[in-house]
Amino acid sequence: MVNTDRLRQITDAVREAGSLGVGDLAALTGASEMTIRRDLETLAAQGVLERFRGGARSLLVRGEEPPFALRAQEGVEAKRRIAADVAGLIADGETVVLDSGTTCLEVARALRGRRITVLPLSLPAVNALADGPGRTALLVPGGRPRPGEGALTGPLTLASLAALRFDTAVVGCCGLTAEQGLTAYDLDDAAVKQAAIRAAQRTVAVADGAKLSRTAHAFVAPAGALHTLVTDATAPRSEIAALGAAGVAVRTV
Amino acid sequence: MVNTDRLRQITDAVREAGSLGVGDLAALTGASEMTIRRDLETLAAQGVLERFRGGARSLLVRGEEPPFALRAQEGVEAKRRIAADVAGLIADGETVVLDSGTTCLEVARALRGRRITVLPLSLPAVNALADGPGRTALLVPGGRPRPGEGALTGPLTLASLAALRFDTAVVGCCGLTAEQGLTAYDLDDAAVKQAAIRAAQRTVAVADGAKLSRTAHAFVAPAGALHTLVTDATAPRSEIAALGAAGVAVRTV
DNA sequence: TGTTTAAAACACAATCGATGTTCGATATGT
DNA sequence: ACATATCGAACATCGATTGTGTTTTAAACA
Repeated sequence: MVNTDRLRQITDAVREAGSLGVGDLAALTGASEMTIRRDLETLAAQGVLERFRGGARSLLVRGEEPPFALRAQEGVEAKRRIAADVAGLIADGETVVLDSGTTCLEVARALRGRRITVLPLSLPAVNALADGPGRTALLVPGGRPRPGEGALTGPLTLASLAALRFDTAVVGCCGLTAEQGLTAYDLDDAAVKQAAIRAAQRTVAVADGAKLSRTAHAFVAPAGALHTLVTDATAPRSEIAALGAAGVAVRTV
Repeated sequence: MVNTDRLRQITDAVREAGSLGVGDLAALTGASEMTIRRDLETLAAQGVLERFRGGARSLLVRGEEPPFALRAQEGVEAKRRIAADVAGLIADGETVVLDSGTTCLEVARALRGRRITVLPLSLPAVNALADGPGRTALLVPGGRPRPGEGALTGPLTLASLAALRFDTAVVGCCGLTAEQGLTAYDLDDAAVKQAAIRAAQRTVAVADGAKLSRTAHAFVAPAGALHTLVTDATAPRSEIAALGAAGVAVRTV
């Protein structure tokens, strides 16, 4: 794996300045220009930025989420703890639909080898569960993987969800407040989350604390639709209280 | 990757003897017992053999195909050549459904970055196409991945295929003769292949020479249903002639 | 055509993965 | 229940792969 810190540095710097030259980035990061070019190639493949002769310009709009590969590195500790707690909420023999996103990917890793049936809604989660020991029954939904993200969306995904029922849906989110409910950045993604919640008897939301004071563009479900929320200690107390009042069982790990 | 030669050696030895002890296998391969145990764990996860205290017994029945991980290593050269030829048969802008199997996996690699739409019917092929440059439109079918193989089968897969139409189907096979047609080892797999052929206007079969004198258990389609066959120089001439007479355009690479 | 930038080829270094050894835990047989 | 054998975990080591830098060659822009 390439140096993630440097990729993040480049992403931030280019977003900040709008566009930057290869030489500037080399000076900023201390790496050689060749390495910068390879990094730009990587980031361009993720849709983070666009290359032009001499440098690159950012494609990230203010308010949009950073790319998957970078998000996956942030707050790994908290995500692992959240994932472990969620795994404890799942009983053997259950059928589970598992949302896309970095936190849910950690949940997938925590569920490896468990004697359950899982339908993961993203390719990284599928891969995390695919080559494990044979006790886990794995189902793959159809869909179009979003570049970089691997999140499966579209009519095929919705059709797969419409054909199935689950005991538990584990959904991630981009924003969650008691007032605005659960929200996502991507419209297609939001539709998939809705279908997942609809197909399951119980909905467990996962969200690190930063998500709880944020609202994204696409509405998914009111807070009352969630049975349980697993979050971490950085979550604002007022929001936890409000969600509790809305009927959500909040677990702080 | 672990030493594939040793895995093959173990697989063959255990199949030959029915069951063998860890010490015997260590002596045979020259590896330590710990390594043998790790190998047995790997092979057991692939369904090749069953472990018991002190050794392992084979689960491979005569006539069944060896596990995916081992097949993928055999005749790589020929498969690459076949795959390259198939890639040449696909025009830009086409929609393609790509079967499971090791040869089709090579086709997936040969198609990376091409400006086409692909629906791969196995997880390894999905992964081979997933992180490539963004020009390839990737669709994932639903289904249950077969352990070790990653081939997607079952109702979700058939439903995905029923909802789509393609210009070209690239199908692998376990056996192919002019008389018996295209055959597969697995019934579910055969059903998927049938659906793929039905969903496509043109069917391109890929098969190394060894397949052309073999017949597997599950019938998929008569030879006449194939428009093109890409095989290698080891294919028996008589069979090539018979397939040609059945209306198949045979390409030998 | 001259200059700058990108890409390819090669060399080096750091990291990761596979293998082996040791040791404690567990199962088997008498 | 005890003795013995086997298994799995932890650690160390070796080798291979991958990332990085440098140099050279090709391509793009003025």
